[in-house]
Amino acid sequence: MEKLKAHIKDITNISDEDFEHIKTFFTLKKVKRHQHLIQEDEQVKFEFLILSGVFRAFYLDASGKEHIIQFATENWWLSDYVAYFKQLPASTNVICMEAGEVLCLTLEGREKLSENLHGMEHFFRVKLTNAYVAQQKRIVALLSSNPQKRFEEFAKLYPDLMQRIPKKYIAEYLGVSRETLSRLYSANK
Amino acid sequence: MEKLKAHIKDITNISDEDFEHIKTFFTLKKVKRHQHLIQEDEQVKFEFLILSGVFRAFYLDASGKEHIIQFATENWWLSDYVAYFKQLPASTNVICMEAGEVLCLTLEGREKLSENLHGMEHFFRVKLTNAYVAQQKRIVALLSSNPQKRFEEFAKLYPDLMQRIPKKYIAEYLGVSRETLSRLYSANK
DNA sequence: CGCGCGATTGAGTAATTTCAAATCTAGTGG
DNA sequence: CCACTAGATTTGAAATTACTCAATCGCGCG
Repeated sequence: MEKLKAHIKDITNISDEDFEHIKTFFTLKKVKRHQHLIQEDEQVKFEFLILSGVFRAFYLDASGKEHIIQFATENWWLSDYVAYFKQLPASTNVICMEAGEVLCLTLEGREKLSENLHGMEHFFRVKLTNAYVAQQKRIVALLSSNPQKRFEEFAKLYPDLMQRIPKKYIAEYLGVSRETLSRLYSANK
Repeated sequence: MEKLKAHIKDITNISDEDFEHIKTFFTLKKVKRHQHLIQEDEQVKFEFLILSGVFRAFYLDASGKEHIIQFATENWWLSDYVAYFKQLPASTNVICMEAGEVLCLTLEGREKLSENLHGMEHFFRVKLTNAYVAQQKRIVALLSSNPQKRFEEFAKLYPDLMQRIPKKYIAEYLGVSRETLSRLYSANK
């Protein structure tokens, strides 16, 4: 739980006493490779703070093709946020690609924390602000860049993920076929 | 200012007294057609709550092509949020397409309001949550749908904008050329 | 150790873009 | 209020780009 404390303190000041309260809302979960954190069509009970491991959230389109919504490693938050926030059945899957541990938080817990502690409401707002900005950059990249450039940007932004994640998933994240990505990749060297 | 009050009360309870305080942070601005709210490379002093009119925020890529980041009409919030939140020079332009009025809020004002009034921090968090979810849906659409489907989705989601906005801008929002959009449009009828 | 998943490569195809030109529309100024 | 003009839309044809399908190779997981 020390990681959680540091993670929160990074953004907002909380007392040790408050943290004792905060941490009761989180539960620890160990996750193995290939294990689902979220299954399509099922209820989304939690969002997850990744302590270790690598995960992917993806959407299956009408033709059964995967599209990566987000990756997540240490200190990233992850869920099917559309379903989580709106309390709808999941339209995505979240799967573990590298075993690790996560902290689980229910929407009810999140809202209670926000209501009871102004600092936590602030924390979640700041986190959302950052996530919003990151998403906007991704939209701009999808609209304006060719696959080549999107790939280069990704490699620069997430050198770590480049190493740890099969390239076919990166292709799905960037919105190109793996063959095209492969060709870009070899042309690039 | 009554619109603002209703807009906030939609999400969080505030007293009349609080609102008297809140409204001092907002300034009214009338905007004419073709007028810039935000200019590329300049400082982004405000975010805007649209009271009336239609606006577009767009990004110019390396080849000078426009890509629409978002549209905004009544009751939408709008800014160059990447620049606004991070206090960087604007990388986008925001232009009025239909004359109207907006309320302006500085980042400092936003943060002060959030700090002083837990209810306002809550308000901004909820707004961001909704915006985040909407953006995620757009990313999924960009990744998984062909232009035809993206166009249909847009038409269903924003029938109002379909009427009020030149189609070339809708093309730029969807990430297709206007010619392609035009062909989809005529094939569709 | 072997099997399966991931990566690569090739060839043909489908889709969208680009360029160009004609037509239509709506905003502007007189 | 009308006429004019710049902007918006449509259409055609060629060119580009990425996709699909298929086959092979290689490596790491179980």
